[in-house]
Amino acid sequence: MTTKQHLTERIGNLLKESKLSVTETRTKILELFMKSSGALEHSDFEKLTGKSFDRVTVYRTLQTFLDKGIIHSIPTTDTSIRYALCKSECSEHDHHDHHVHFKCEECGNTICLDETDVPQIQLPKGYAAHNVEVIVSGVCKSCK
Amino acid sequence: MTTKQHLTERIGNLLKESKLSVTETRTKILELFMKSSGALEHSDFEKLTGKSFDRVTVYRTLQTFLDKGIIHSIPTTDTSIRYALCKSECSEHDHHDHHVHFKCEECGNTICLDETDVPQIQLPKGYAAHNVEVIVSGVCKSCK
DNA sequence: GAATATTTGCAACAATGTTGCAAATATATT
DNA sequence: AATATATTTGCAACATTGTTGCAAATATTC
Repeated sequence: MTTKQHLTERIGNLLKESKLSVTETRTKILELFMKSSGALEHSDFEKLTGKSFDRVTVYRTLQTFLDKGIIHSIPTTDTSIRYALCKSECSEHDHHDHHVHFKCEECGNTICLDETDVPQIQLPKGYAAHNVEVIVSGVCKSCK
Repeated sequence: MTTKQHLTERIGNLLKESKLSVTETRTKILELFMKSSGALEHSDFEKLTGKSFDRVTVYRTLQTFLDKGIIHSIPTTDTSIRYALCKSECSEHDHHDHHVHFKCEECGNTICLDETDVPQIQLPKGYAAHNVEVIVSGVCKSCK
């Protein structure tokens, strides 16, 4: 069994676990996520697949993956939204990212620092926290 | 001297300090920031001013204010970018937001928690941090 | 393999953001 | 305080990004 076949099988299982049909688009997009070192934004898919899919399909696929807890979105100060694969802790109904995101100012890559937990934040009286997002920007390992 | 006059004077000074011409658009937009309890996004300006300014002018004004360190942008997971006034610590060349941002899931408002410092983040070996953004979502004081 | 359910791609549209340029306004100069 | 200079604004035109309805294509179920 080749690596490629193995990957395809893993992706198929992931989709079935989420009760989603196994289609070419979804498989290809998940493949891109798995092969990518960092977070992807919408325009990346058109670049990476060479426009083999309709834009609308990509939008819908990403939304579906978000809904199912397969990927999570990462806040940015530019217009684009970035997405990254969730680890196993995430699920459809309990979907939080308990790790820190890092954006490199050199290469522009955004990555998940899965080992780095988000800290407790002491909020002022009267505020209740449900989720905490931390985005650190700076210079990454590779660019240093 | 009325409050309105006082505010206008403050705004004029702020603009002059940043070496910007004092124009109607800039004054009005700063006024909206000062009167607003939370962060504003681009579409708010068209709503709040009743389309008295061209969209292009608003884009350019916000960009100018960002460049000068008068406002800062707040990351979001939706497409929109939110902006809020900077406190005195910010300047054109040293522009960091050392406070936590809070987004209320009830009222949708995003506010700066000026008293709440962002924590130190212990990054993995090889990473250098320049800036840390923290966005907490939950329920705010007023909505509780 | 046929019936059913789901997904895709297209077309058409809506919203958001950008650029060049002439007219309008603000600041500097005398 | 009138003019010269510099800056800002608004318009037009365009580029990019995101959304919706619907028929055709594909995947799953029986």
